[in-house]
Amino acid sequence: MQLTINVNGKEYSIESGKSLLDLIKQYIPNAKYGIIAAREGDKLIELTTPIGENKSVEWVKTDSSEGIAILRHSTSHIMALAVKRLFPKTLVAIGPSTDDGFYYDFDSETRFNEEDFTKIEAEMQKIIDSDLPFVRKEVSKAEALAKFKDEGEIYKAEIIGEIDAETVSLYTTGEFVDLCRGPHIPSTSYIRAFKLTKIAGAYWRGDEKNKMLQRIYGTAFADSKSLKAYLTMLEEAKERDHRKIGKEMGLFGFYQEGPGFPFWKPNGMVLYNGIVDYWRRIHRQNGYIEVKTPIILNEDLWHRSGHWANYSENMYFTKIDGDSYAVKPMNCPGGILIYNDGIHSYKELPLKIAELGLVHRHEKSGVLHGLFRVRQFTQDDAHIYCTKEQVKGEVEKVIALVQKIYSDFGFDDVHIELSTRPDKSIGSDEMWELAEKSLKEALEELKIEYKVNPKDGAFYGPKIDFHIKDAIGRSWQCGTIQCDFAMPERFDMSYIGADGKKHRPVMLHRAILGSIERFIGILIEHYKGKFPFWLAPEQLRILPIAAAHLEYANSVKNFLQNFGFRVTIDESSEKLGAKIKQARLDRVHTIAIIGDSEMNSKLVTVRKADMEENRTLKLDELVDFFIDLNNNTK
RNA sequence: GCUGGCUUAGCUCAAUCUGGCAGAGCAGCUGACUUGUAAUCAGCAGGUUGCGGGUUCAAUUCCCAUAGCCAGCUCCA
Repeated sequence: MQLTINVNGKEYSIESGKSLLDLIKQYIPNAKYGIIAAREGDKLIELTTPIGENKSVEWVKTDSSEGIAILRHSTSHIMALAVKRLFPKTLVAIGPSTDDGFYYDFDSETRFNEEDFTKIEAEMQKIIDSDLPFVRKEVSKAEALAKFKDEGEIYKAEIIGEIDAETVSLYTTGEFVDLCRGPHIPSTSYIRAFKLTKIAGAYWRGDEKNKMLQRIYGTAFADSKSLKAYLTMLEEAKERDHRKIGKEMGLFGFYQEGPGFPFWKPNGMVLYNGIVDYWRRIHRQNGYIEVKTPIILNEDLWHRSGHWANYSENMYFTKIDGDSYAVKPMNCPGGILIYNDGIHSYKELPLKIAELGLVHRHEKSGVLHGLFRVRQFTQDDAHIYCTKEQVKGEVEKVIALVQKIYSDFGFDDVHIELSTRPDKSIGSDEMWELAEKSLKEALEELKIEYKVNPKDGAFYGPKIDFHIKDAIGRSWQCGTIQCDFAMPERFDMSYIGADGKKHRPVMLHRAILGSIERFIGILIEHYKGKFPFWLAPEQLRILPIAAAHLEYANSVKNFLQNFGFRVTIDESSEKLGAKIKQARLDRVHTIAIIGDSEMNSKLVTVRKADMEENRTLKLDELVDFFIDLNNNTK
């Protein structure tokens, strides 16, 4: 019998029982390796699946995110086969694809190290070259369980025990049989480019009470060019590491005396203050007022807020006059005390109160990571107190502000995620429903695409998260809006409505940069330390050619400093070439060269430190040039 | 917190495996050079080898403990 298969709107006729792979071979033979699976509605179909009816499908290609995930997942099976060939006593746990590759967890008496990678990669290449098929087989749960138990594969057996289905699918590649949902590539030769990247310990099921397994990471791409580009990106990321650049530029430091507590050096302080100045200005422009609340507050407050019950493992405590106090991990309870100090009218709402709040959170020692994960940081926090009816509109305004601010910092690619009620939470079901609905509606009203993260909300409310993409394509979570009906209830907050009666306000928590410290880390990596003019710690360095030019250089410096520009002079007795090199290493924004000709004609020759082009300007023109630079970036 | 690795001059790294006087480059200081677009030359100084124990005639090196850092797990702004 002939079947009609509609692929991407084009019709093909093939015999019943043949597969999509046969179809490709017959009609589009030069597509080999580019097409990796097909999608029918939400369902992914393997190319080798026999077809028994007319269908309408779309190709899944290796350059799509679904396609690359299949490719990587299959590569993880190939790695597991290679590892089992080389180290036969090894047990396998799980081996999924990840955002940038794949891994497989192994339980082995052999301690693997990176020197083993060459061996494993060679074995994998052998497997790929021998073009072994991936063969899917459905078996009963009991049969699969018996098989893996016989082989002592305790991890696989444990997973099967928890699967809620009559049958499970097994995939055979060579002599390796794995429990797996699929889909997979038709055969191993589809893998064109792969590499093992690192090895690390990982707990079975991510639980530190369980045995630690050995996780081998790798990655695979549709072709070697993409793999190479990825590896180059990793190198580039290393070059941009904010910990390295921070040290080189004298921005910040961490010392043994305070693990996780950043110290800001003078150049870093310029960045920090530049951001804060900008932040204050734009918040004023958007109708926010500002407060500051204490860092240490009485234990009682934290019981009322729910932090004691839900967050105490991350909090620092202290005693004052025999009473127990906690160091704030969040700013909201303090802000609420200010709100509750007095009566509020509905006419004041929405009330937008911002706070650059210094918070302390006791993060586990192993998670600290430069400025990205610290124990003390400043949230660019704000709390918006409003009526239920105002929530949606206020959320929309925050979203607009978030986008404006990111774009001012040079981030134009933003994506949004919505996180819903976690298992550990406070507040009633109705509150949660209403809160989640308000956030959803705001996003839908603005026609913004978003992804849902189930159970990932804060303990007091659901949240919208904002992620920005940096110069080398990495994504960072920064901003957040959290919709909170619970705190107002707990703290018995109220406003007087038009009806003269007390009503409960809704509280929106929001941060845009997230943490100033972390945001600076992201900026460093985004700009690779070459900050735009308004943020650059050293905006201009004057390089006098000889000692005779120092006096004129100083007068130029003073002139520019009066306008508020950050100017230094290289007074060393080096040659010009050496001074230029040093200025570039220090990532100075612009350099000015002053020699006889400039001194005699009262001019300055400037150039951006990383460019070749020179401009010779009058001092007034230089000031205008700098003012332009400032305006262009903000 | 867990697993593994690392910690040597201000910085980047040798010497550690196989125990035997701890060594470079850059930065610093001094002097000379007065310089026109990515490193001028010479000299000087710089160290209880993260901290604490142990083994040894002898420990930067081996062992134990501890702190910090790095990678990953988990968590997260």
